[in-house]
Amino acid sequence: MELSSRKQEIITVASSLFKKKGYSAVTMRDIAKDMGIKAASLYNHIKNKEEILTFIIISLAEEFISGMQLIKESDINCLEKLKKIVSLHVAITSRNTTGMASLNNDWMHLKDKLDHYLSLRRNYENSFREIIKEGIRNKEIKNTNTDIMLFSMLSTLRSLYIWIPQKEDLNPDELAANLSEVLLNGINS
Amino acid sequence: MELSSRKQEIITVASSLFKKKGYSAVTMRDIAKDMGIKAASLYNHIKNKEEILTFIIISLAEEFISGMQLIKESDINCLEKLKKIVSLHVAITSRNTTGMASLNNDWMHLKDKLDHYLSLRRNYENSFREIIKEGIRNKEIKNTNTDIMLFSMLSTLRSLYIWIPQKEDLNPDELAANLSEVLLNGINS
DNA sequence: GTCTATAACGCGATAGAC
DNA sequence: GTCTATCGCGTTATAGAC
Repeated sequence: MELSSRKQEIITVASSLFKKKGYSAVTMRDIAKDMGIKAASLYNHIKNKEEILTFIIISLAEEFISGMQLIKESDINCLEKLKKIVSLHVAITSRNTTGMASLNNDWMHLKDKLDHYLSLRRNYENSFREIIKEGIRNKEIKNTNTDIMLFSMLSTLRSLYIWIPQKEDLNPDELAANLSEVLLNGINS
Repeated sequence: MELSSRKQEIITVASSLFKKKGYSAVTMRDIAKDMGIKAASLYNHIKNKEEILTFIIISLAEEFISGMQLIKESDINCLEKLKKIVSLHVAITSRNTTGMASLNNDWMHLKDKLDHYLSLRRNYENSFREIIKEGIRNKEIKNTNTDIMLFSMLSTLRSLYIWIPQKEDLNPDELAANLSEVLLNGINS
């Protein structure tokens, strides 16, 4: 999607504030102040506050969906697919930690696009689960509780936005590799 | 802390709404409506909205601190201590999934007690990290990245409030055992 | 302990000048 | 494209009747 630079700036500034205080606690005046303009001026670039949130969340959700599609189609075993999913989360989150905070915490404030978002999320989780199940059938993955494995991996990956900004010394590839090791093989020596 | 039953009801109703929409999006009228009274009547039982949030968060944070204290003092090896931490999270979260949502998502709206909360959280994370480090020294735990192990476990445990309500068939002990297995030993067969 | 009424303020959004 | 001014409404919280 094409965005005027001013609109992109609104998205960026708003994302940062949404991460700090949550969507509901951030006012149009807050966003404007951080941009050095008045709140009324924002409306020359966006329709309303909801549009900002919708853009942040839906564009990220679509990045995940298309990333997952490539992984599903790729000709590698299931453990490798799971590693690719880890890398996907690290890559997207590294590029946009603030947006990921809204994706995780503010999605319930979507209105028009709430159903669309929920459908994308369900789609993503189902693809993730199918990869784990296939790994179990192939004996690549332990035959224990699928949902707990999914939950554990997904929880960790969804929380990356909290941790990545604090560890800017670690490069994304190294982080993804270390994280895959812990998630797939555990910590027990 | 002693609570009148009416005050306890406010805490319970508010927790549930905070989980659904986040602290900032919930109004005193919302809380009152769910209790079948008017917003003004709430102020006979509580000082203000912030007091509700503070109570929810600080009492949970203190439960974690005292649970961790018992684990630190216990005479078991580090892997067993980590399993006890998993059980601690499952137990507290099972009893109060709604409060855990606020602990995770609404803490930044604390005012008077924000510093106290942050200090409790730092304290808890440091104890957790020390157990992992001791496990590494004892060769119970792989000598890889401590912070990633801590991050991975803590992210999963902090997300329990999202998953537990959906899986009411699973009993807490079974969930804790399965979760420990996945977190400590991974999913790789 | 709950109610009605209201104070005091902040919110999202719009109109219209420049 | 930004501004000032403002509308209409929702917010927390208080005062005082019952």
